[in-house]
Amino acid sequence: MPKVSDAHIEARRQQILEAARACFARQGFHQTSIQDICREAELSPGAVYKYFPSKEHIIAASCLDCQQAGMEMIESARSQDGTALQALDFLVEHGFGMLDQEESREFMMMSVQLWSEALRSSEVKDALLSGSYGTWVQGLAGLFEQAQKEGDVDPGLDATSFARIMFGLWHGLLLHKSLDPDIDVIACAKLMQVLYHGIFKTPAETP
Amino acid sequence: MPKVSDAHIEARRQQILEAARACFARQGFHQTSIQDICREAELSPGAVYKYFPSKEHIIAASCLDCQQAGMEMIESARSQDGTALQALDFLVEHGFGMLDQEESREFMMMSVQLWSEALRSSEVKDALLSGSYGTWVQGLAGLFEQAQKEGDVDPGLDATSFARIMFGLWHGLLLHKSLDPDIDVIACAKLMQVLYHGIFKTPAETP
DNA sequence: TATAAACGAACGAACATTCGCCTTTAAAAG
DNA sequence: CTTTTAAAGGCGAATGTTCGTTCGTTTATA
Repeated sequence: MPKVSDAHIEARRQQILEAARACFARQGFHQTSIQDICREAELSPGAVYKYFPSKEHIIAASCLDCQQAGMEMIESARSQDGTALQALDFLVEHGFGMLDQEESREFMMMSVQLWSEALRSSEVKDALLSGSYGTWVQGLAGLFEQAQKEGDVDPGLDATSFARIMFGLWHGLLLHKSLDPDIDVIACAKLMQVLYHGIFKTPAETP
Repeated sequence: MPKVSDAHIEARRQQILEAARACFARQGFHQTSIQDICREAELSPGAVYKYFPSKEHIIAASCLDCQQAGMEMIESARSQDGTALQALDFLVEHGFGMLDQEESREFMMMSVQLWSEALRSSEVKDALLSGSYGTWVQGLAGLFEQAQKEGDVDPGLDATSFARIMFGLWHGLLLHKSLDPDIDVIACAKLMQVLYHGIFKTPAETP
């Protein structure tokens, strides 16, 4: 059979998706033409349509990829040993630290584009809410509840609100950092830690 | 002269802008056609082009309007009497309370669309950063510095980071509330108040 | 009744997608 | 190992559609 290897096929798909992501991050989904993606990927329109049936499918695949990236981080925090506060600090340092890395810029800009697409398409929105957003809010709220059970935090406080504050703040700073790369998100993360350490009874060790 | 009154001309401009905002909030700028706006405004394309020279100008005017809305709120907090903490609480209650109002929905969705447009167009971005964003961050940081001068807050903390946390969180919750109207942003605001009240030495009176 | 507003069909550019042709691939034949 | 060959990859001009914009005509106003 003269069919090319599966690995090669997957590599081409990734090549197209990478080119698409670069264009989408810069120009948004609907300001990017198939020709733009072809130029970036150094392929012809005909070739692209061998791997994706339509532009909408390329957008959907890009959105999926973009979500996966965020999902993996919370898994790593779950498997951390130690108190809930330590796991939370780990998440904050890694999550906000990521916003400070140059190689995250494309992911961040894609995220902003994704938000406006989610307002338009209920499929993208539902995927977001039941996917990475749900995972994050549940994960963060779980950590907070764990701290409440351990007696470290006033059990009268709302764990879901805490989760949404942390996740929302992360999105807000992602937006601000995308618009203005000079912002010091690390300083913001440090101050946020001061704020939530205030409601934890067990003081965190100062590193 | 058969020219119509200036008030009527301004009313038509607003009519077109209102229709455009409704379309933009739902579908985004580049998924909205002039025909969509015409249908919503019950006007013909020819009439629309009497008031705006191009679609880009309609987008720019909509973006401008959207920014003005947020700018006015911080002015009202500046003119409040009382301590910095009271002014801050006032801002938080009004700012986050606004996210909970049904009539803010269009403004919120327009904001999300605006963000993705700002990534694309440096004019929109510069207008945002030097306009409402700068005003908000400076205003919030000013309140925090005032509290530091009044001896209510540790002067070692970074006022700009505090401002960015508050403003970023507001944007994050605006996003989450746009995507999922069931979210309880008021509970989030209350918990955030608990968090920042922790670093203020003068306790706030419980209402 | 003169003038500007409003209309909407028409125009050209841009776009997503298709299709017939050429090139490359790898399995089969020698 | 070399040659053959059929099937898939890759190409890019062509296609039909959508969209921003224009303009000659009609309608309403002062």
